[in-house]
Amino acid sequence: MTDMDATDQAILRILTADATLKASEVGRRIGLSQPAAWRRIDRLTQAGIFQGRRLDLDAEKLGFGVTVFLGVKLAAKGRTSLEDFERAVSAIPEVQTVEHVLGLYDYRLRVVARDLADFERVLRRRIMTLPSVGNVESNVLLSEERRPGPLG
Amino acid sequence: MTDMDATDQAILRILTADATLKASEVGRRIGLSQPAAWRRIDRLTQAGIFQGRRLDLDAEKLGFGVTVFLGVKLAAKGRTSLEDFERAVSAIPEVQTVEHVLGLYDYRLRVVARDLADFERVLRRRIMTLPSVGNVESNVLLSEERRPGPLG
DNA sequence: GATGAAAACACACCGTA
DNA sequence: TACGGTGTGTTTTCATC
Repeated sequence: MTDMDATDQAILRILTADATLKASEVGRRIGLSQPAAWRRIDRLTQAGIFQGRRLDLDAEKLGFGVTVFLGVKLAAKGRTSLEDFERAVSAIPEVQTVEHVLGLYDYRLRVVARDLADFERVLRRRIMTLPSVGNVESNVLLSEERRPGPLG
Repeated sequence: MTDMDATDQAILRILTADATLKASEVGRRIGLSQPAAWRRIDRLTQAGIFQGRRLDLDAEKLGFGVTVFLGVKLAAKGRTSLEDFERAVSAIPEVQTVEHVLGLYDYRLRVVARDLADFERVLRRRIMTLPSVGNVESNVLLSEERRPGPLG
């Protein structure tokens, strides 16, 4: 199941960078024929390695120039608090990601806004009014780099 | 450029959830013929709305059961400090994302590890030894939900 | 909506290590 | 036995009319 050789890892590296590539192109890049590459991709697919292929949007092109990470500490933490918080935060369109975490904060949110003035509106009227919300910390995104991560 | 109607937004919602869907299937879901859907997708593509299609891997299936978010505050912050830090952090395979941010922290890192013991190794031998690293805060990921975000 | 062209898939079969 | 190459039928998808 997790017996991946260097070729499989190369395939994952290629597909995590660009999932639109076809088996023939993947094969060409690693020196494999189309059927051989297809067989390997199929095997990885069967193994459930792939979680999904998502389309990444260019937030700036859509008019959202500001991305902010929020660390949220809840004031009260019962089971209902978590559920209420999650339900309420899911209704805020500006929230792109909701991460339930362990540590100094209880939740990390990725929020986009048109500009800083718009972000202030979201923060004051949407975030600070969430149920059970306690301390909130903001980090404005300057730049971001994604890497394939370890593959085996 | 940003003149998107509700139909375009529906298309973006569908494709951000599953980028493998073809024009015909997208059209079927929103009550549009295949060519009509294709033309709209093509127009959105030309507008540069799409940043890329990436394959998401199942980290657990690869043997990485632990995901941790690190907030890093640098001890010294000259131009060279930032560059040295970024170069060094890029050499750590366990780091999936490097975000340069403004606020209480200077960088946010998404790090995966096989388990908590493995994470401790990464933290002590890789992260804490980075150049200019000051305070480091860890948040262990429990669960994560991604949402389409605002589309217009 | 129909349709032709292009391409990508997916299998069979064989060779090799 | 496992893996790759070649060849090929079939399906899907694109893209125009």
